[in-house]
Amino acid sequence: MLSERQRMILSAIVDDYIRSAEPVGSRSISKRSDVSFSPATIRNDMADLEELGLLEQPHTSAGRIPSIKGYRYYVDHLIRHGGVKEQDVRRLHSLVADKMNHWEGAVSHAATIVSQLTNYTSIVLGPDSFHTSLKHFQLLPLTDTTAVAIVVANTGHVEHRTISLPEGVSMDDMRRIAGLLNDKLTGVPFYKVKSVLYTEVANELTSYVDHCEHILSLLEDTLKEEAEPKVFLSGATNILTQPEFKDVDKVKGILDLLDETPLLMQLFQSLSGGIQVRIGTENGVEAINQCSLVTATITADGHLLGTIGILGPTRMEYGKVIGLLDYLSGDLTRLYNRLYK
Amino acid sequence: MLSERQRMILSAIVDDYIRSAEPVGSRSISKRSDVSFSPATIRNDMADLEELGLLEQPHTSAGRIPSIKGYRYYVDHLIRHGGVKEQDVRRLHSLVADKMNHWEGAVSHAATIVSQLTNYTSIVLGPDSFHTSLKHFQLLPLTDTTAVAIVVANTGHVEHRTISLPEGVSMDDMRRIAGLLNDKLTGVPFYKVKSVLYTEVANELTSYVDHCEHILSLLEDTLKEEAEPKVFLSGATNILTQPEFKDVDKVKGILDLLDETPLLMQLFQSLSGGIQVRIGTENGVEAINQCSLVTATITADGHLLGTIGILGPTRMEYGKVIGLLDYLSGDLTRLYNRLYK
DNA sequence: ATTAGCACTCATTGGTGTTGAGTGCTAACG
DNA sequence: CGTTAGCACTCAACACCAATGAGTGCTAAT
Repeated sequence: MLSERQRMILSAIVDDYIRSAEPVGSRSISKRSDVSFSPATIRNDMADLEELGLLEQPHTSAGRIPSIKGYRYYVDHLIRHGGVKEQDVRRLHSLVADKMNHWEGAVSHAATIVSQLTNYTSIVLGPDSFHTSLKHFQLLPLTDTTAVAIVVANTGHVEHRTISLPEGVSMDDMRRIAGLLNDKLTGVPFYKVKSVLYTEVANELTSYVDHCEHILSLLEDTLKEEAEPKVFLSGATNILTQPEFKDVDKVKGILDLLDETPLLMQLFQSLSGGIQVRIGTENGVEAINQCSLVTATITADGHLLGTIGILGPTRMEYGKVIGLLDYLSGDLTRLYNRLYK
Repeated sequence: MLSERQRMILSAIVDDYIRSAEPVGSRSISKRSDVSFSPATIRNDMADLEELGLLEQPHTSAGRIPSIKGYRYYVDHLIRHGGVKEQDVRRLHSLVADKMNHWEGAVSHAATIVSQLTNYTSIVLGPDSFHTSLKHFQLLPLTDTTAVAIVVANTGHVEHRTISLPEGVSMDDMRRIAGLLNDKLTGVPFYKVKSVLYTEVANELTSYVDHCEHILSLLEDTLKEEAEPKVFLSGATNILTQPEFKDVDKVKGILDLLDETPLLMQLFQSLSGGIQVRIGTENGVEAINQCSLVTATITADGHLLGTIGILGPTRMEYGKVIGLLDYLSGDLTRLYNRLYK
């Protein structure tokens, strides 16, 4: 229902504002080489676009800036899917292929690169407990009274914990415990582990080891840790270079959010697959009302391996970011699918 | 060589400035209940202290603030070792005792608490490669072509990596590789592992496995990772609440430093044991010329288990911070020594 | 339907005077 | 002689004001 010219004007305003961070006036648009209308004409359309809620005016005698709704229209209908730069592609690909054997290394390194390429903050979430199951369990004696419990997930992720043993647990006991756990728990998704532990495992365990409640609670602890997805952050301070965040108080809320893993996880929940863009208040989180979050998921063999997100100001280079994430998530998905087959 | 009164005045200025973040004038000191001199007298001493380089004046008509040298004198000679609050002690102790079986959990959690109690940033460094040796090595098959390599250090720290295997490596081969590595590498400090790997291990390995260069380089990679100490951060944004860091540009450098693990490690190098205080430029790092760093080391059984640091403005509550770190490092040291014996 | 012209708005900038906290110096005091 | 009252001086911070100019909305002409 927008005229061709209105769409063009909206697009121009968003592009200009993304570049300059300053309200865009009718004159500056009229001067663009691909525009052949006078400032007055443009002003009329701008007034219409404002009435439709796509633009806003900081004050009467300033230019226009896009509203949340304006960005949304831009992302949904106007965006030019800017191709990713050749050199960036090469850098990302070689990196990812290089570190394939170390999921966390690959992913955290990729996050670093992406945040450098975009100058925004990148956030990566590891696999969650609904899609991860236990692959192997092991107890390794460390000293006379301590041992390391090691848990391997089907994603190749490993979690460990040093536990101090109660008196009178022999090497043999440990081997038996580990054997029992492997029997009962292999293939069990992590979110079910706790219940299985206390029903099927508990009974058998009591029959040949003393102090088994203590051991059970230690095991539960160790396994619980694994169930929580890991979060990697990179470029958290990039937000400080954005002119609209010159004010320390605005930035504080954002950086605090980034420090709080649980809040971040909540933010990433309810994401469907593919590339998602959430603009400003669409995030539903007070602290980042002035930020946009673009996310992509990585799946292999039906498992959700992780989620990559990029957080920047609403005035974000959507085309570039979406292009990059699209490429990166595709690349990772391809590589890991090949690995798992 | 400072008179009693001068010491008292210096102490009062530092205390006041730490509380208020504003230059301290002669009048406000004179009004303190424990002071019975006129502003004029105090001004004379202040001029002397400035000549000695212990105080500075932001501009002619402002009060005085402590110089680096002034803080140094304060920390070395004037500080009242403020006892740690009862409730803080209890909180820290229960936490540490609770999480003992998980070094990283305990330490990162302790860092969080300390940063909350002090409102500064806490930085924790894990054990370094000079004091850590290999305890156990294991290869765990994951799929047909992948396996998880697990490295356990004598500190109980575990590192892992998913590796993709070359064609034609059987389960049996893997068991033999793991056995060989355990034979040759157990007890070897990490900084020596690489050389042992290429001298003693390489020869034997070639005799019964093909493609061994590939496997060797994967192993080296995995072991290298373990050799690098882990860094935990908490409360990085606390610096933003300090009035002297209202300016985004000043803060950027500091937060960037905190994002760079290698730089942080460098900062922590050349620390002797016990509690150390480094004030402003004493750190020798441009970005934190306006910050102070208080550090404490944790050793168990001769090994350096880790270092805890607190980073705040030079205008830091030295008494409180030193007290807390003293208590915490002592507590951790005691607990882990008991664990290792 | 488009555009030129014009009056109007208002954030930003720079200059100016005032205020007040704090100093250094001198002279008086016990 | 150490201490203190008194006083002139300095200078950041603040408020006030006028000038500037980018940008608008509206109207009338094209």
